Amino acid sequence: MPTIRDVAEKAGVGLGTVSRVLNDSPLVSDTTRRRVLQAISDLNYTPSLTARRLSLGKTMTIAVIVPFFTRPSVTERLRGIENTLASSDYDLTIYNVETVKRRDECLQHVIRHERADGVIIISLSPRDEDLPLLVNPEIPVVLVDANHASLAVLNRVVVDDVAGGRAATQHLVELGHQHIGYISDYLEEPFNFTSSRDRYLGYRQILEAAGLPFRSEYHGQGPHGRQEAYENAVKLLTLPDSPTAIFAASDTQAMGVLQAARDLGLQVPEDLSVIGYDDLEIAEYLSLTTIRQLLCLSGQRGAELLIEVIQDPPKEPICEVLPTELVVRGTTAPPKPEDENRGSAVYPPASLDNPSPISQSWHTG
Amino acid sequence: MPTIRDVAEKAGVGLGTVSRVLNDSPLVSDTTRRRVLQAISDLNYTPSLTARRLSLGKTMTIAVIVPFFTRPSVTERLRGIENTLASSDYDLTIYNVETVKRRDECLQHVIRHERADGVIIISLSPRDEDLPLLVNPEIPVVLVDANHASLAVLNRVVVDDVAGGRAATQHLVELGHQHIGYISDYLEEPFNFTSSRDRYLGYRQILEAAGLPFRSEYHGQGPHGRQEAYENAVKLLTLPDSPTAIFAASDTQAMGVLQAARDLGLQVPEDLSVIGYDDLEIAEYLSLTTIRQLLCLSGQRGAELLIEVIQDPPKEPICEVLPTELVVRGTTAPPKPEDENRGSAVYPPASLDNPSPISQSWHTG
DNA sequence: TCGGAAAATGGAAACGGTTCCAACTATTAT
DNA sequence: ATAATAGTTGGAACCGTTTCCATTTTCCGA
Repeated sequence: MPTIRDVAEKAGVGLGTVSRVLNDSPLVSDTTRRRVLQAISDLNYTPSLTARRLSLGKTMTIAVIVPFFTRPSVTERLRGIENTLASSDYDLTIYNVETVKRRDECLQHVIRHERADGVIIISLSPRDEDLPLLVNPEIPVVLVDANHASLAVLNRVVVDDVAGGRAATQHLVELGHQHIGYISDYLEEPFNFTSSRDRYLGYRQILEAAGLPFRSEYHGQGPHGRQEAYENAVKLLTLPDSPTAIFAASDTQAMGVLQAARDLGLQVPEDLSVIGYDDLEIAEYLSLTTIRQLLCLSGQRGAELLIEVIQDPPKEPICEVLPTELVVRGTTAPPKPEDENRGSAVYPPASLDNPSPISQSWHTG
Repeated sequence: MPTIRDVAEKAGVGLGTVSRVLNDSPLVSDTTRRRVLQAISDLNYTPSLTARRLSLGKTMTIAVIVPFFTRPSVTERLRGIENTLASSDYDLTIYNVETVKRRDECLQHVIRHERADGVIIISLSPRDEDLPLLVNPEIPVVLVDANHASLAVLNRVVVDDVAGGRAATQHLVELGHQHIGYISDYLEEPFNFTSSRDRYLGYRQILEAAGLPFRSEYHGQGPHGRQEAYENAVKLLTLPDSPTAIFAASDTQAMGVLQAARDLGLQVPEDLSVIGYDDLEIAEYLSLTTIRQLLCLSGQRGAELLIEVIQDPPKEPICEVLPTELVVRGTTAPPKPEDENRGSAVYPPASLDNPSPISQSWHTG
């Protein structure tokens, strides 16, 4: 591999001159510049990024620490980040986190070992013991989708999930539902995800405001996932006094709820209203009513914010709040009149052992 | 930031000794090692990755060039790669490609500018003009999911999509379908994706073998995506002599087909059989019959292969072929009886004298 | 006690850029 | 003609490691 020295020699100029040509410095005469460019092309020379990094003291890299990066909501955020970085000079390196151990390793390694000029952390809300690493970090940090009271000290892009939870529940209440279930991740889990918790708060607030009792058996928690949500939905829907509407903390979980309704022979939205959260691409396909959050934009803004922070660190931490929006589609409707004095209703003997194949049980027109 | 020199001074030893301690060299006495470790911890020293990279001449980074990395099939492959690299010392940097221009930029930049110790290229089959970059690359390259005759010279992990296309079509033929549509990406598009093309070949081979005519109006091509597949499916299904079964080149496209069937009032699988490709997580939810390919494993094997190739370059390029598997679920069934004599035998028997070029190379068994 | 092998150690050189300062060359004003 | 100035240029020093070689220390057996 030719080095800058070879180029200098071949062009008959000094090291500094070649460097200046490489960096588009105006302090080179045209004739010299041409000679150098000719030598570069003759030697098929490309500068060493690593040497450049050492000399400049910058890595020209942004690191992203992200849990479960195959989840559609997460890839959307990543896409926003990638798009932004692609038009900058930064490379993007990704640390996928699927265990607590790896989360801790990544925080330590990435933030400390000058692997990047900045870090974006997605959805992993720091615990108190993580704060020392993050408050005066060796490199700038931006959190995306991490919400926590003590985080006022950190740069971040967040969504008001409490408001989103309110909007979802409010929509169901306005349709006339009085028995509203909530299906979510475990509210307490080791990754300290806040979305299920915050949406739960919104849910509780609206129940309270509407004078509806909170019933703990209407709250199904479990690991994130369609299948787990399916199982929780079956539990809720086979209660003697089952909900007429279910708010799922994500579209993925809403799919599990829809599947449960299907297998139990319930028509959506006639027998059961379902609302999700995220507005994934699939939501439109399913005609799922949902709360839209601007996933891609959250990544984009996070990356833009990080680049700003790298260029000149703000005195005060910056917090940007993105809006949510209710998207009404075909899976929510007023409850059936007869459902209002339920308690005696007997469910049709739908067999769970023998689930129907795909049936288009909810039509959207 | 303290450097190795500060540590050496503080510990009262030489530079080399500190370096040896850092690299677990056995050539350090226990007492010295303890002194050095103490100094390291006193100074809160962490070695500079960048300097290490320059000195070693390695970047400890693997680059992945990948088109449309939010597509579920792609994220699964990425997950396989990430998992493998996480347990190695390599960092993972990602270059997402959504335009032809960016594809070309990435190939040039990443392969030439010593940004990584190795590159994995997903699904982007090189064109002839790309070959010079790839055949004796400056850094090792592994292709994943890139198929092309002239690629015998490159390391790669592939799926036999022609066989997958055959398996899908064969399944429909065995169920008794005689009117089988195919919905795919454009067979010719600028990214040079081969999957739709190869599956198409398999489709044609089985039609030929079964003595069924190929009807170009049964082939719907368009940009990748559910919506586009929906529109193509509507076209096929509103033909006067519409197919009784549709093979979609991906599960995403199969979803568009299912949606079209729903909107047209067709029951699946009674009125229309649908088979997809990939076996995404969503396929199970939809009870979609499909061809499973080992997406995550393809990434994993790609990464493992790349690491091997970096460690000692093979004399001959290595090609690993992953299997596909038919997964029968609820969207395929025999055609309705009355469908069997539609069009009242207007088709001429397949001409054996005039076989299509496609069939020549294929033999069962 | 001593010689020699083995173990431990120090530090110069190298990795390949950037930057800064000194020096050199035109150009212009007096 | 000369001094001042602006425009170019060369290259030493530096970024923070690793590696290798020369040197010193330790250990062992004779």
